Amino acid sequence: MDTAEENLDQVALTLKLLGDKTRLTMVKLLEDQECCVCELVEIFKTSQPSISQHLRKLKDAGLVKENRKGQWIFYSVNRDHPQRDLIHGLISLLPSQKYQIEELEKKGLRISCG
Amino acid sequence: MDTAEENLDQVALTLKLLGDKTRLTMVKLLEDQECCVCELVEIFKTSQPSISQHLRKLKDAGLVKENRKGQWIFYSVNRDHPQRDLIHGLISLLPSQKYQIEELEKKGLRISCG
DNA sequence: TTATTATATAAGCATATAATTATATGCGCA
DNA sequence: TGCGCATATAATTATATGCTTATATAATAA
Repeated sequence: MDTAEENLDQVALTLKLLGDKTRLTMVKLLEDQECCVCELVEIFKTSQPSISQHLRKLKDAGLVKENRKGQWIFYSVNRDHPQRDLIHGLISLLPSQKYQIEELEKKGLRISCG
Repeated sequence: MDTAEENLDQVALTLKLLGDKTRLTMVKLLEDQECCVCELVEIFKTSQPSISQHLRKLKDAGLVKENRKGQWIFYSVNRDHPQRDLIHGLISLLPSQKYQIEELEKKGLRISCG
């Protein structure tokens, strides 16, 4: 397979991953700040396994990275992804999700560890 | 649903549609020139119904438009799509597919009508 | 050590998607 | 009108996806 075709394949895979509302919102959110799984469970109002499975797909594709802090695992966007320009361009067009974090803080559910 | 959430939904839908190698390549190709269904069948080396079904999805989402010329129906990118900036930004990163048209011309399979 | 909390993984189910096969529609021409 | 080509649609099948439930792993605290 030549480089051009490979490129098309890889872009299609990335778009397929981001063509899911939960994952798209997740990536937008994690672009601004890292979050742990339990925060995402609260934000997306869905089950913990469901969140873990979405994160796994994003991580396998290199879109996000994880960072364990004690019992928590924090996820954030991987800014070294080969398609960084594409991804950043995309999510920059999306409405900010920072209010989600503010909501968490209001409820006292924000996890922060040095 | 507020505008922001709607926006996320709509972007996710568009990305899901473009998260398929055939449709992504198709849109890139149709950005540069209009093609009829039988040309796409030849280019993608797949069945005519399969191509028609992909085109239907793209048309339903407003990503492409059709233009009947006699017995042929030519498709091209709809530059009036509400997410035109997003879509154009995406496909501008993809390798040109013009060689596909050149191949068609070499084989004498290019349909051209006034 | 055991218990608790956070997260991951596995298995099962329901739904969605893409491709194929068969058939229908629409247009042009004799 | 009837035939042939281009395209669309319908029905079927195979596969992929996302969610749930149940269980496993990892870290911390008692």
